[in-house]
Amino acid sequence: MNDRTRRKRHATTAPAADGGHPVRADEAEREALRLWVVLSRAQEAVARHAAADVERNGLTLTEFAIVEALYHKGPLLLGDVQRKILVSSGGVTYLVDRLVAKGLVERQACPEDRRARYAALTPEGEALVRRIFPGHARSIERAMGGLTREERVEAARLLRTLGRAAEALPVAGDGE
Amino acid sequence: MNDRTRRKRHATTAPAADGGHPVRADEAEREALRLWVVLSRAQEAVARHAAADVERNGLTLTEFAIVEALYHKGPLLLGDVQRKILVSSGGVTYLVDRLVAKGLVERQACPEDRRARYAALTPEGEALVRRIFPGHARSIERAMGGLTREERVEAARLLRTLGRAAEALPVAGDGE
DNA sequence: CATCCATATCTCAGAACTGTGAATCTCAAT
DNA sequence: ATTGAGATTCACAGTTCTGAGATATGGATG
Repeated sequence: MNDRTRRKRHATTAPAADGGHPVRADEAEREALRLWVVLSRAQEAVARHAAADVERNGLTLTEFAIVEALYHKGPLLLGDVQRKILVSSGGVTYLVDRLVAKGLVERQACPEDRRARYAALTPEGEALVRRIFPGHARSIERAMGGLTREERVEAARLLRTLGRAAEALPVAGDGE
Repeated sequence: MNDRTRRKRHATTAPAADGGHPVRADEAEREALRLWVVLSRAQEAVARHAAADVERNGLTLTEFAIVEALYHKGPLLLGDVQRKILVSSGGVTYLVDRLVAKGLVERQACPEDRRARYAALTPEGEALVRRIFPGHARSIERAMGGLTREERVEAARLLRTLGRAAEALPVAGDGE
């Protein structure tokens, strides 16, 4: 098929030696838009499964992200939680408040820096994660059933590259 | 600040002995979870760029999805809009109300089915889309800059497969 | 031909989730 | 001591979803 793509287009005297017609910018943009659409739809579709699974246990996906992080990493400063799950600082307060109200998480003072607070799982919280995590992992795997193992690895590699580049790229018109 | 997490390179040494030890179920689940994480992060990262671009023109990403659909497909029944951009029926009402208030969209009666209503672009709405769409496409392409054209095509293929399978898969415990 | 019922579509009110920006408190360095 | 920087919290606003209710259609029935 078309193995003939070119990453760079020389502006000089069209070579045309490659035979194929040069890739129009329009075409490259169309590919990018296409990827954007399927990326969003795939994320949304998988999220539906993940959310349904987690919500059966009375947790939001975001809440689960927090307790899972605490389960695997131990107590975390609220600022670290924020960076880990990518919500605003106000969001962390709200989320941790809810988890505290459910008895799954407690705030602990940080001895070395009294400005900061730890979020830590209570025994009930740890028991909950231990109980529902296996089913959660199976749900996700089920949702990924359309891809073979090799395809999943390849997709993860591409998406990691894509995500890192997009995160590093400054948002256009951000600083003004 | 810098999220330079310790990345365990660990050389993976993908054993040439593929037939050596059977893949543990644990391992497959871990791959699926990993894909889920990078999928979400990539989507979020690209969405930030897309949203920044669109919001400079006074539109939400969801609002833009509607006017873009109307631009490329012509007038659409509200129900079709709902299925197209995957929001609730209440959400469509709210969104179209906002677009009407901005003078970009108008509701039209449907002659063959008087239950339904069309959403259609006003001349102002069409002019707006024509004006900002090229920049939007460029923004998306910029956000995809981490991948080569071949990689984008491959990623789109994998994600389309993944998304379709996940959409078709009934949500576990969905009542039935 | 008129009527009733199942169905589909749309709208509205209330609630849930998340982000933004000001205010508070603590640490560190001058 | 004082000032500047960082972490957290609170109040407010914006977006989206859920579920009830209203309106219109199509077909079956009498």
